[in-house]
Amino acid sequence: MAVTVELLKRFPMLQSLSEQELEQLAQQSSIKSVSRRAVVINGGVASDYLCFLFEGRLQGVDFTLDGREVGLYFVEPGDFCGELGLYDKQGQPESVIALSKSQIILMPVSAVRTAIQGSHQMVESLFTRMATRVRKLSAQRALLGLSSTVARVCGQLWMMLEEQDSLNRREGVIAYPPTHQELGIMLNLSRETVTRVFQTLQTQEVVKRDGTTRLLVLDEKSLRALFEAGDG
Amino acid sequence: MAVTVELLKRFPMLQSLSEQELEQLAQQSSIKSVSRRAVVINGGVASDYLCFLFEGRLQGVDFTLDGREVGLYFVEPGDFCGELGLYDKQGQPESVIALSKSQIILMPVSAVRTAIQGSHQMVESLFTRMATRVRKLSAQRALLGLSSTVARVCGQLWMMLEEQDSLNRREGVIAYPPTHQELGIMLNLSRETVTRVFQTLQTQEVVKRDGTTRLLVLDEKSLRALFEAGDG
DNA sequence: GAAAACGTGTGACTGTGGTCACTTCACTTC
DNA sequence: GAAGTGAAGTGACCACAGTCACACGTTTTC
Repeated sequence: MAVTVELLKRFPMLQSLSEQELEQLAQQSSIKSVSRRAVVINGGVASDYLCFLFEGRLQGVDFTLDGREVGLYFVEPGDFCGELGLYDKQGQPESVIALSKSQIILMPVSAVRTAIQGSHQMVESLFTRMATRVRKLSAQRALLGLSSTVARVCGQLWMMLEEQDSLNRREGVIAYPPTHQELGIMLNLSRETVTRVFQTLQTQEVVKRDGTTRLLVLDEKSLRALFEAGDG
Repeated sequence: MAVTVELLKRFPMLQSLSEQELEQLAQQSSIKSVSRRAVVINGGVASDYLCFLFEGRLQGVDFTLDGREVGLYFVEPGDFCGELGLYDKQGQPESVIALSKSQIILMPVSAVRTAIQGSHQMVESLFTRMATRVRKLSAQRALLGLSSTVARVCGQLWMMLEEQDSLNRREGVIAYPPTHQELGIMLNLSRETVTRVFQTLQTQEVVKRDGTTRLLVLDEKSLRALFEAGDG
């Protein structure tokens, strides 16, 4: 199936490109439909394509040595992924899989590189994006350095809260929170320990579950305090 | 003191710039002499300058909640730092301090941004640099996810070995290894635990100390095996 | 509407790594 | 060479988080 210029215009990252440049990109790109749980980008392997999503939902995941997977971030329609190996042929450490049936655009890195040459806007966007990623990874590393288990969990919850869209952020809602198991893997804790921490937080009325899909942060201040108490 | 074009030519990152562009950069930059332990870049604070080093040695450090510092990377002459906040005004999470009396060039981000517009080479270099950083942070995160303490230590040693210059790499030498204390902070272990792991590794003749400044990896294979055994 | 699958809650037990309180060693600096 | 300093080594103790085992509740699937 052919990629149209109109379709590419939907992506904020490509907004600064001229009609002509978009046409170039469109011609070299292709659309692909992937089913649920399909691997879109293979972790650790160099890929020749950037992957733009216009329908469905993707997730960046890493695998532990014993084969379990850790959710790292989501890719929503209008966003893209796979930019890490844009200039060095090394790919990215984590894999990206489809959470539901999705429509993606595969855009050759060579074409993207050409486009970047014409648009300094794109350089800025990409650079800022990478910088954000470095900061996030850095924060995550700092989190794992905390010795207290409650601090680690609270820190993670805090980070997730900050990443919510503005409405959820204001109301203290974490949408689609990870399971205790997943949190455990991210924070280097056992599933049971996470459950126990949550029990504490719930009896202290710091957080509250709202069905499977939402986690309410009732007391943002305490959450932050517990996180910043850190050691001990 | 004035910055000359000749001086800027020493830096690989600026190699692709024309005489004229270098002249522009030189005019807007300034030289600064910093003494040992001086803070060159303040962590978490936006900085208006990139910092190019041409004499001395710098180190990126992070601080734990209880005030101890963690060494993250070194900056050697010809290299630079502080590029994370080039486009977003957010600075970088870690601080950079001088390990010895050093001479640095402060280059305003605005000037660097202008230079980048003229040189696509620089875009590539910077992007690759950031990508490497993301990969390194990712690997570090994966390491902290290991439950076995020996695996964590071996993983860290392995990463440090891979970062050595080619001569040391070949001979299995880790130059200027961090202290047990520092390793402990990086790996979320106590100083004593690191010592005990090292005792094990030394009796198994996997590693060997060579004075204070060198650590010899005698059995690279075992080191890697212990690392990859991971859990358990 | 079973049956299956998955996530959560909880108790009992255990082992590992943190803490503390030393000593020993290596390297500076008088 | 004595004194001082910072890192490394070591044993005893014990709390905390991991493991195991099982119950419970919800959601999916046929």
